Formats: sequence, structure tokens, C-alpha cells
Amino acid sequence: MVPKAARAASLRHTDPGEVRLQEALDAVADPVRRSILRTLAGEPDFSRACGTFDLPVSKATASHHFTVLRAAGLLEQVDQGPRRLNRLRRAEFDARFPGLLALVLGESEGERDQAG
Amino acid sequence: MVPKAARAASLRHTDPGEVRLQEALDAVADPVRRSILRTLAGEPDFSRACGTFDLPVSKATASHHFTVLRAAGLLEQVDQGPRRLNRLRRAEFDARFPGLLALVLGESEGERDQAG
DNA sequence: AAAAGTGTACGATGGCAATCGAACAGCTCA
DNA sequence: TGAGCTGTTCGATTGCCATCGTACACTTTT
Repeated sequence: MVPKAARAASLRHTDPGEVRLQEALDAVADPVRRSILRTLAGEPDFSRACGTFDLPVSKATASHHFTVLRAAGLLEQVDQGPRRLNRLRRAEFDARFPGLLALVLGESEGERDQAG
Repeated sequence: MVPKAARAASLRHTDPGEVRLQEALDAVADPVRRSILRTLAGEPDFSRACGTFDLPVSKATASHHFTVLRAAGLLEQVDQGPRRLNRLRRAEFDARFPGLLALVLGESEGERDQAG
């Protein structure tokens, strides 16, 4: 039998070292994506599947955000059965863009409210 | 005669300490604005008027970008005759968002090319 | 096989920000 | 006062991105 095209085929990771500042800033400029990063930062690596995040958007939109974050070198994903587990690429990303991730993770709740 | 409403009336500066991360990232995520910041970083304070920047946009659009940067606490402007001189608020902004400005200023030409 | 659960792909839509030209407002100098 | 310069404001346009629902793909379990 022919090996299955494994769902993981769509899992292309970007080396943080090859990410341009433009892409990194675009990724991090979205509040939903920053929320994902913060949640991830508070949990052990690969302990959170995409569907376990409490996000104010649809499943399709959430999936899109995870794709953007992965493409920006901000997270690594591995498939585990039907789930896709996530890891924040702290060290690698910080090496490429020192301080940027720290700003996102340090963002307090008070600084977030008022949209706009 | 009634004192003129002085052109400077439109010059509202934002204290970098009160800028939210969302606003800072939005400001810095635009390539034209980053170009302004980099140019400014290479010149003495208040030595550059808005019109002296080599930007790929119209006068009206450039004016808009300066307004956004000022509102984000990234620059200080003073009127000198018909000109508006600019100063990069390095220390203040860096105190509020450590490392962010450094990333922008450190962005090399090669990293900028390829749009997208 | 079928059902239930997780996530992606696709096509369409809406809103917002960047952009522009033209008009306006100050300043300086003749 | 008028001309020339600098920069802002205004209204309109455009392009892009976040968003959505639906359909599909894969996995696990029954």
C-alpha cells in the first residue's frame, strides 16, 4: 500500500533565523495571535492542542492564526493523533528578534482591554 | 487682534509611557514608518523636517505616517517656521518597550527588499 | 463502516488602513 | 499683499487581512 500523504504534509515550519522583521511584526501585531502566544507561554511544551485555546474567533479563523504564527517562526507543531500540539519557540525566536517576544508575553491584561 | 490658533495646536504628543503595545506594534509594522525611524536615527535630533525624507508615498500619506508615529510616542516634533522638525524618542520609547526600537533600527537593507 | 472529534482548505465577505489629489492653513520673504 | 514653501485636512478609493460557514481530511473508537 502506498504511504499516506500524512496530514503532517501541510506542516511546514519556518526557521526563525530566516524570518524577516516585517513578517514577525505582522504576526505579532494581531491581538488574537498574541493571546495564543501568551497562553502557550504559560503551559509546558506540546501540552496544548489548537482547539484548547479560548479564542473569540471561529475554528477556521483560529486555524489561520496558527498557520501565520508557525510561518513566522513563532511556534512548532507536532501531530498527535487527531490533535496538533504546540510549542512556543522561545529561545529561537528571541535569538532572531531579541526582546520582541518578551514584550508580547509581558503584556498585561490592563494594557490589552480598550481596543483601538 | 486675537492670537492665532497657532499651527502647533495640532501637535499633540503622546507620552511613551502611556502607549499600549497594540499601538506601538501597529505603528512599527508599516515599512514606510520604519524607514522614517531609521532615517531619523542616523541624524542629529531635530535636524530633519518632514519634507526631507525620501519616501515612496505622496505628501499627504507621509503626513499621515508622521502623525501615527507621534501618536505612538515614537517621535517628538517642533515647528520651526514653516517646517516641522523631528526627533526620535529613543530613550523614552525604549524604556517603555525595551528592544523594539532596536529591532527596527537594526533592520538591514537586505532584510527589507522582498516585500511580503 | 460509521460516528465523533480535531483541524485544514476553500470561497466569499466586511472593515480598516494606506493611499491619493485637491484644498486649505501658516510661515517667510519680496 | 502676493508668491512660494511646508505641512495638514478632507473626501474618496483601493487593497489587504481577519473573519466566517461549509466542506473536506485524518484519527480514533465503536
